[in-house]
Amino acid sequence: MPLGYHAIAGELRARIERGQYEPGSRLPAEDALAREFTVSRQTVNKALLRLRAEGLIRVERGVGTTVRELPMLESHRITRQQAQRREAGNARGAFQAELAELGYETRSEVEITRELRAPAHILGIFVTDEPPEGQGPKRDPQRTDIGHQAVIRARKMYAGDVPVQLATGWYPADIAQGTAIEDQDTGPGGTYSRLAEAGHAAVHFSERVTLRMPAEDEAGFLRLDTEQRVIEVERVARNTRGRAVEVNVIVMPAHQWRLVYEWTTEEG
Amino acid sequence: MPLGYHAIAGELRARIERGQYEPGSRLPAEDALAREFTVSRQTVNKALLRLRAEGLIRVERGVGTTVRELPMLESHRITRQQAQRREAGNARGAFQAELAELGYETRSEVEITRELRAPAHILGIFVTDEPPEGQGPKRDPQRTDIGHQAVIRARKMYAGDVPVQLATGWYPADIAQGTAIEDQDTGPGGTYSRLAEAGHAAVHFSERVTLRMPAEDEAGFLRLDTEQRVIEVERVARNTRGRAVEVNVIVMPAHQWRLVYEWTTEEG
DNA sequence: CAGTGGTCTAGACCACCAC
DNA sequence: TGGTGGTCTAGACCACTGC
Repeated sequence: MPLGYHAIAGELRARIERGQYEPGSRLPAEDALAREFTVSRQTVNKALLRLRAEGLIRVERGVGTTVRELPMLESHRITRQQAQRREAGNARGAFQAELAELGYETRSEVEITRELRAPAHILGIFVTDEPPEGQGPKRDPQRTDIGHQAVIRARKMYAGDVPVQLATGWYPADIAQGTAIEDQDTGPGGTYSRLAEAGHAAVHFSERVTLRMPAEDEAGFLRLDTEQRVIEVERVARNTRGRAVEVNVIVMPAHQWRLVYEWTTEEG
Repeated sequence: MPLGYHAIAGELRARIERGQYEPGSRLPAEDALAREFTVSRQTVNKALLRLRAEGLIRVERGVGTTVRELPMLESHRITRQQAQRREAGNARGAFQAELAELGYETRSEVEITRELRAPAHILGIFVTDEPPEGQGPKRDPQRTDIGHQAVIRARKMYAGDVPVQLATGWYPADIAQGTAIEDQDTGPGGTYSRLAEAGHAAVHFSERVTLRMPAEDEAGFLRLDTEQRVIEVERVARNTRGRAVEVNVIVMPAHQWRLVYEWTTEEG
């Protein structure tokens, strides 16, 4: 009685975890596996679909199937002010340290543009500019037409040669204009320090975490399989008057990352 | 030229979103769809696999394929003390309100046990009892063998008749014993208030968010497809001395939930 | 029992890659 | 050009549901 595709997926998963197929190495071709398990190629293919969705392997047409190299990464979502400043608006510090320990070098490319266009969804946050939840700070009385122009910081992050994350930050032009937010290097303390200097210190944050299918360009950059999902973190930072001063959309392969939130309550 | 399964999935997705196939209603049988699109049943099946993974449909063997009823839900992960107290250790307040608005009644069943057994992983948190991160509070000098016995609160949550979430909380027996934490109803303010009364107020929290395949029992209770994933939130609450006083593991269908974190920095 | 989905096969054609 | 995966088909058998 031959194995079903669930069982075959299980067996292959075990081999990978056992190190029988080493990270970065090639799996036997589907033909070969079909012969080994005495099933049709279609059945092997279906088993491999599972492993692809789990992010254990990566397939390239015409090349073959490769065992994933990078281990699971953690994204530390900082919820403390000091840390926030230090991290310069992206989880770089902790992230770099983590990967350095594993022998990977991190690198990121930033592209800055000034644009009118933005997804309606993003524009909506700036334009309505209502703080989420009843408990949040009040609406900014001097609300301006932030949606009309924004400084955009699009960041691509790599671990070694492997793309691991995309982050796109929108900043109202009337605030960010002329500050280092428009520069590649935002300077000490990063964008949040620059916002503070401009009189728009970010004090209220929200992050909305969603799982979804990647857009085409995202799938391309992150080298995602048709089976793989991304985690999207949409962060909105607001000043004391409740005005949105930053919207940051972070996209990463779902199988690659784990999010970690930490906080301490007032009397802590 | 017949459509491929990606295209067919897209077409069916469109029909569902357009309301052509209404929530709760039955999709045509695979045979029928195969005839409609002039493809083999296998191809239709593959298209449906995608929709299943996305959580748009639910299939039951021998019955048919049903369009999902519940809309996407939001889980508000509270990061404020007062809120924490009010919510009684689970995101019930906001969650119930949200569903009530949609006309769903929420319900939860709690089962309390006192056990020695726990996943090694959970035990590890109690036993080593080290605060995460360097910045966290110090290790508890009077560290006790919490792993040896724990009060366990296993909660199953429903929206109407649909199971939506599983949450399992572990509490060190030497703290929780004899308190209302061992009761179905934990009283005003919930478990966190009881912990505070016992001299173990939780002040430091961490939540680790992971995406994974469901265990068999989880898949059963949550009525999950073989294609569907769960989000696991592992929350650890610590007292001022850094001792873990609660570990709570929340499991929910990944396609059904969106997590929302919010916080305000010190000077906010 | 009839209808539904779960799964499998054997063979086939295609696109893509590396040589 | 040969090897790799992507995808499709036609037919088949099975397990499960509801009548």
